[in-house]
Amino acid sequence: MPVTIYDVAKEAGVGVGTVSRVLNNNPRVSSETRQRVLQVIERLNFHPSSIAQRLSLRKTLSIGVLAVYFTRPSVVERLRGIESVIADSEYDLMVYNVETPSRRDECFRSTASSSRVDGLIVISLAPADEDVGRWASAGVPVVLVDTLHPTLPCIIVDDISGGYKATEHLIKLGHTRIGFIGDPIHTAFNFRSSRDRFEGMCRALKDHGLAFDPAFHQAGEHGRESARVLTHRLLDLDDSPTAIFAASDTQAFGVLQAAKERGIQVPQELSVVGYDDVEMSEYLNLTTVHQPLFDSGLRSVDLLLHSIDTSDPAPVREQLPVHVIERSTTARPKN
Amino acid sequence: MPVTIYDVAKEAGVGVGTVSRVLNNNPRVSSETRQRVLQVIERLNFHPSSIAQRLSLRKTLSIGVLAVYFTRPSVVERLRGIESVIADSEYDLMVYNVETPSRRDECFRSTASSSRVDGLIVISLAPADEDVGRWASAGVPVVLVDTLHPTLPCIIVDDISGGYKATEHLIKLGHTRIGFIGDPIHTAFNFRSSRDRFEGMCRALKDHGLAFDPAFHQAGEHGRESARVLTHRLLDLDDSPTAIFAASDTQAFGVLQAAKERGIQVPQELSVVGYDDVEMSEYLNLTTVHQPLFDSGLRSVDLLLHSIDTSDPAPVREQLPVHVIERSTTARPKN
DNA sequence: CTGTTAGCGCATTCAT
DNA sequence: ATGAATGCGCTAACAG
Repeated sequence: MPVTIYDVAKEAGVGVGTVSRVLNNNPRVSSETRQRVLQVIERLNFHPSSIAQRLSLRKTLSIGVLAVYFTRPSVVERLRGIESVIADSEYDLMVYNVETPSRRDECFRSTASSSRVDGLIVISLAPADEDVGRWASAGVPVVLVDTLHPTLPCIIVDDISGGYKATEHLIKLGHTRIGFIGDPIHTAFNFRSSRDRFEGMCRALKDHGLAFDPAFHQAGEHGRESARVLTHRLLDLDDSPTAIFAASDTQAFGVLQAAKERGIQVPQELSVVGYDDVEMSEYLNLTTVHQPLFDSGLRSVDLLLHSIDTSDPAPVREQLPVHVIERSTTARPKN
Repeated sequence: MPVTIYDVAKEAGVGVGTVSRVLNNNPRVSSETRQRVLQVIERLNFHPSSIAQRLSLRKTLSIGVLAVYFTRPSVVERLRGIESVIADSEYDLMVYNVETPSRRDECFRSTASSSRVDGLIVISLAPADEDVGRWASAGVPVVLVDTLHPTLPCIIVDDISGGYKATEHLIKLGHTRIGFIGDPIHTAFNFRSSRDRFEGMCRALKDHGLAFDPAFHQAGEHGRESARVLTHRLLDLDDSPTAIFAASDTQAFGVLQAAKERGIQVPQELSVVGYDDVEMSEYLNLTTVHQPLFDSGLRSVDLLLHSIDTSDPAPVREQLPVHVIERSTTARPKN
């Protein structure tokens, strides 16, 4: 049986209240008895029960993170940002990975049952009003990352702007036939980033008086392999694009792969730009749109902690900047 | 204020014991009252306090994972294996990322204070006897992944064998001058995998009557960039190696980069083999040593759960298989 | 300054 | 089958 605060109290000849006070650095203890209690604690190798503290404090002292596909490089980087600030706090980090809609719903629900987490960060998952209502009535502060809700604090990047910038980069190089490779319009999790990036692309095209050939829009399951296949489809077209904008770096890698398979030189014969600027992109010299992944995690915790401490809803909408990083996969089109 | 079991009891006109019983599917409740209680629970939108349950049960219902550099692709893959089985259990997953020795020690200690986790998985970190003793006296089951301790259950791969196989693959292709790029001999966390892989390499060399030129051993901070620099050093040698074995895929990528910078053809002029078989390796056609990362996480939880349920130490040492995957970065040397 | 006591919300005897 | 009482280990309010 673990040693409790009572054991310490008895051994030190004081009341449990006093022991609790020294535990919590309450100044209302004479330094004399404090020393004595501390000694006993040391000698008995006492550690307060975290669970008991939580029950008494009515706090779980842990914050949850709900992520989709937490092995995706971009998500990992966000997690790292989150972990880095939680590590310095009094909170524990509970991670929930979701890869199916049912698992998502289960997580949404379980985190709303009170006493599971003091706060929640949701990455890339769009909660329904119903979910938001549950969290609200359970009094669980939530901050969203890479997704939006009218009543919740959100950390986002302007994907439309990102898509716009990527496309504009291509246009300024002289490209007019630009293909797009992204996620399906309707995904199980209703991701909107790919759609928004495409939207940004369309706007850029329009602003520069360029038409968009619907055949240049290829969407399929997120992933390198799928992107590779889609790229071939694009390249099979009669008047195939001279540049391709991929909705993510991972997909851009698939584009690169397809080009290589066909012996198409990048960037001489085909320009490619990705999105995310994951670590591998630097290695592969991929021109891409950088978004502050790590910082997004960082900021989300800041907001959450603030929200927990002040119980202030703070329906902030923080938009982080994006910019294209020009590397070696984009160039002027031939001719 | 959250609704408690008392509220439900009063509302349903029963005792709290009965409510608790229906909550836990205890059969000793008439289906009649069970229905009534269930209705009230529904109506009041009652959710039992997880914290209170834990205190009463004397279980934290959460298991902790301690990982070094949890953003490294190999670690992420292990985490995914771990998460996949925990998600189906009653436990929550608490993640602790360590990037400094002091943080490691802090985590080792805090997880040993009872009532933080019901069990712990430690990845790639070698605990000292002192740490192990702390966990033992706190009654916290621990299983190690990718690291060893005499008294703890461990999931490992035979890195020596992996290094041996990688080298043998090269030797059989006809290489005799084989370079090695790995981590420093002494790292902050005393990693041994790189050392063991090198050890395996040496044995293979020896078994095949090949001598090893000490200048062919280059070690430096783990990472692509460092590996790139070290490779140049190797290639600057008078009688430079015709093949390089890197202690990890990440480092192998650095090797590839250096070769490219020098205009050296891989595999025609230089063969390269990595270790881990992370996702990117397939993309880059890297010949490498595959180790079951995901499974290692899976198995560790199995062992831990077993250990928790039976309080059986089970000092198992499970060794997972490795094998080289031959892709396109290795070939016969050109004379 | 310090001891005592009453919760925190649930599980679990022990009677009935 | 079910209600009442007790304990889990700690914090905080209240006396003194």
